[in-house]
Amino acid sequence: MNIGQAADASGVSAKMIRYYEQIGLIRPPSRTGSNYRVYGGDEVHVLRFIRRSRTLGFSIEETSALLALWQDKTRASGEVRDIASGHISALETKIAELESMVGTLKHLVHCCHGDNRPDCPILDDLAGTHSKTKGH
Amino acid sequence: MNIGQAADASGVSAKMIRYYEQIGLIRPPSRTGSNYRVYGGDEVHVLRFIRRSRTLGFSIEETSALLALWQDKTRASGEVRDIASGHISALETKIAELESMVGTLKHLVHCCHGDNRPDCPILDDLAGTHSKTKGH
DNA sequence: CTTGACCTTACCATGATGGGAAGGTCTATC
DNA sequence: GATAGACCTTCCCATCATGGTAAGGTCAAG
Repeated sequence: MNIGQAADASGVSAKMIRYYEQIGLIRPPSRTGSNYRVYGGDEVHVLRFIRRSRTLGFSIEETSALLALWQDKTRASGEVRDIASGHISALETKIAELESMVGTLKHLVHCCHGDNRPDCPILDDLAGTHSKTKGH
Repeated sequence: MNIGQAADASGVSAKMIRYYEQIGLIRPPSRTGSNYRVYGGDEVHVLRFIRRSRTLGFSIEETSALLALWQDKTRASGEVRDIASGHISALETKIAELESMVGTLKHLVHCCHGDNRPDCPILDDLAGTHSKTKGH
């Protein structure tokens, strides 16, 4: 299987497969006489694992740890759960930040009449000129 | 006012002030005879505007547009509101994605006993091996 | 044999920020 | 004055994960 076929089979672009190899996330595959990378079912399985992990927002580093645990037959699932739990916390922190931004912005948009008058509470807020934005 | 003082006064690092100048977000300030950048109250005001905008998650590009509107006395607030509304949508999309990740992860963590047994539903999910076929 | 699809490596770009080196300048203290 | 240390300057590099492109090699079908 060539890299393009492995890419199609795994959903990971050829570009990223080479990158993952370069940074040591996956092992270099064998090569044909003409230096083409050759992949088999196992490699595709690993690539799919990586793709799923990335889709769930795990970083490459976290993915690397999960991959090692996956390939370690004697692993304890507690480690895996710790990584996942930590990641959940990080995601929730990020969500809270974004929600805070959205809350502020919605308030500002609500206060903005959005017509042709130059007055604009959104800009006033950004500028820090505390011209009281009258609330809902 | 030197760049360090402008940084302290605005909350934007000196490094970023130079960067903003380099990419054309802010105008090059005047210089002393010894080539030091010189800032005044107006510049600090602009920098604070930028900082607030970035804090609210606007990109540099969006910030640039908002800044232009802020400095345009004849602007219509509708444009500003459109930018803000678009940004809210983008943030909400991002939040939904993150929440979806969190939901999946919480479910997996909940299913994971987290003890020393090698069996782990989190890894099974990542691998796509849906239970019965154990041992990859 | 040619064409086109594929592969290889290598370099550059992103977005926003930080780090650091090498060298010049200012200010306070001795 | 001299000197120390805090500041400034430009320039380069690193991040993180991904995409693009270019120059060149390989393969399969017509």
